[in-house]
Amino acid sequence: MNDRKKHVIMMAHQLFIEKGFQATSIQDILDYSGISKGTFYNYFSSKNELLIALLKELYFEMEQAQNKLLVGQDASDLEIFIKQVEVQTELNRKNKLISLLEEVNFSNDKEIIHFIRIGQLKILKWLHSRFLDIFGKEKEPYILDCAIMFTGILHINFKYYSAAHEKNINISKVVRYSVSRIVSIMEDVAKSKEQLFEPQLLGHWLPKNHQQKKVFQRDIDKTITALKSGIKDTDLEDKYLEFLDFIQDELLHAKKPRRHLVENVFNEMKKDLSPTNKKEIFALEVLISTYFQRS
Amino acid sequence: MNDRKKHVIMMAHQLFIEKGFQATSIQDILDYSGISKGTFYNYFSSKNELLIALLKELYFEMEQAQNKLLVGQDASDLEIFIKQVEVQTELNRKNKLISLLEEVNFSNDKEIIHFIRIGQLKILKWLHSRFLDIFGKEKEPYILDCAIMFTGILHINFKYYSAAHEKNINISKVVRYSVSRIVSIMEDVAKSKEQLFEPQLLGHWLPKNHQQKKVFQRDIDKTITALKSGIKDTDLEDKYLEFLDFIQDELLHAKKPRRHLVENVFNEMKKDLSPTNKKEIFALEVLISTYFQRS
DNA sequence: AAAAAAATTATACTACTGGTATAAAAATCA
DNA sequence: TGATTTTTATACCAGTAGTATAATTTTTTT
Repeated sequence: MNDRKKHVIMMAHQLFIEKGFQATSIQDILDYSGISKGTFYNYFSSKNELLIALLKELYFEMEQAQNKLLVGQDASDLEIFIKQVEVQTELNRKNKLISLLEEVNFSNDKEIIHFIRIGQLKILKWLHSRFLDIFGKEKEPYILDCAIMFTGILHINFKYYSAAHEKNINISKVVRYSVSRIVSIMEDVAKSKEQLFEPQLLGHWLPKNHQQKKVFQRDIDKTITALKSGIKDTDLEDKYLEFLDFIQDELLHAKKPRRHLVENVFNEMKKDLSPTNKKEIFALEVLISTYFQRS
Repeated sequence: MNDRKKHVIMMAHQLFIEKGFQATSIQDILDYSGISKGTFYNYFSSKNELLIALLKELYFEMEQAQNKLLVGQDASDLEIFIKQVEVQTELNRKNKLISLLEEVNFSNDKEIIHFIRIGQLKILKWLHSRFLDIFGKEKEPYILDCAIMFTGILHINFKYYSAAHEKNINISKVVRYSVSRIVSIMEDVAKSKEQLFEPQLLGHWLPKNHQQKKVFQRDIDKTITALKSGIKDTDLEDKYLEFLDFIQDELLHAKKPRRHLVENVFNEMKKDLSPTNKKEIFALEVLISTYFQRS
């Protein structure tokens, strides 16, 4: 993305934090970021689209920071989860993301509302998978309930805690307290077997492509990484690394992946690697074919 | 209030429910309720003031319905509490009050924001007193925490439950589930002695006059009722009933209670009643004097 | 360095908003 | 009936989001 465009988004974000979204006029953004109206409408077709660009960046930043903490760690460790939530909460606070989302949810713009909805569901889905890590498969019927209630408890605690302590906010305290509560609630509902939401609701809410894309991304990543590390032949290493990178990039990042090119490259590679990495090659083949079948 | 004015508020409420507050222009309200702009601004100085008038009515309706359920009942009965919350939730749903409040909280209108804040704190205060009834004095250090979390849990459960079940919303199920959770949380925090909010925060948040007014209202009511029923002298009954009603009305409903008038009437009465209702007369005297000291 | 292309600016414009002002008409009251 | 209040219709103001366009500046290509 253009540097100037990014700068405009940053300046607008600053204004949204200070005055709120509604109260910030486009003229304010123009003055504050020193661009003309024409340029603004060259970058964004509306104030709402600027907002979406901002939200995408904030979400991305959040996911990044959050996932960084988990790599190579024990997923069932509650402390890791607490750290992740702390990071999330701190970023929310810094970016005033929650009040921005709440405000903007009433903008009557379908795209924005959908975007926020998907964002919240993704958080729910993340919590669901993390709770599954932490509490184990046997608690599954109650995990969606607890994920939902956790967002509510954390949100309300943070809201009133902020109101009570103005600037000296001990995020860790609020997060730990809220996590303690949900741990206890999980025990409680598992024992009394009370259930409010059917577990399959989450899958029903989240459009398939969102889920599928994520799963696909992880699968292709795993398979290609395995294949890369399996190449012993140093003579051909450069060639096949290039091939694998090409396939990965084409499938994950290209707007219209070139089917025949990908399949051709794959078949070239299959000839040589098939005997040594049978399992992974097969997995990759399945991934590629199902990918093109879908689209 | 004028019937026509009430009608305008109703029509506006209808529009707010359908389109939201921001999205409803004053012109919409004029067209929908069939009045002219001049009349509108004769009734309300702005759209925001119309909103405040609406919110006042809705809050009043809610308090009424809620308190009706408690009279003559056992305050520690959890079932009564559940009924009260159900009524509250049903009215919220019917009036779309929650989303209206959330939307309007970003209106940058100080008065509205303050009004909503006070409203929420009053709900919290109500929950606090009800939890005190139900869970007992010994749980007091944790009652504010639980009141806060209860609002969060109920809110989030209702939100996702509505999303999942569209129109077939079983309010009772959501309320009962949420109440079960808070009962368990209360046990949990009382046992682990974890506390997030200091109990005195609520008193600190709610401006004194709000609390004091309520307390004062109840005290004066109690004292005067006791005095009324204590009058045995049928000859003087009419006279003293008139006196007591006057004092009560003057202190509770007059904009500027006439101090000397009230004190004079009270002293007239004191002469005759002092021996028979010593205690109550004294209590009333204290109430009157502290009342005028304050203002 | 020159030419072409793209980005940016300033400005004027439309249609709408909330809110003000006012004179005429209608309803209410004494 | 006559006076007073309420209501209406209308024109008006300043501010909003967004469009259109011609002129200018910057970047890219040759």
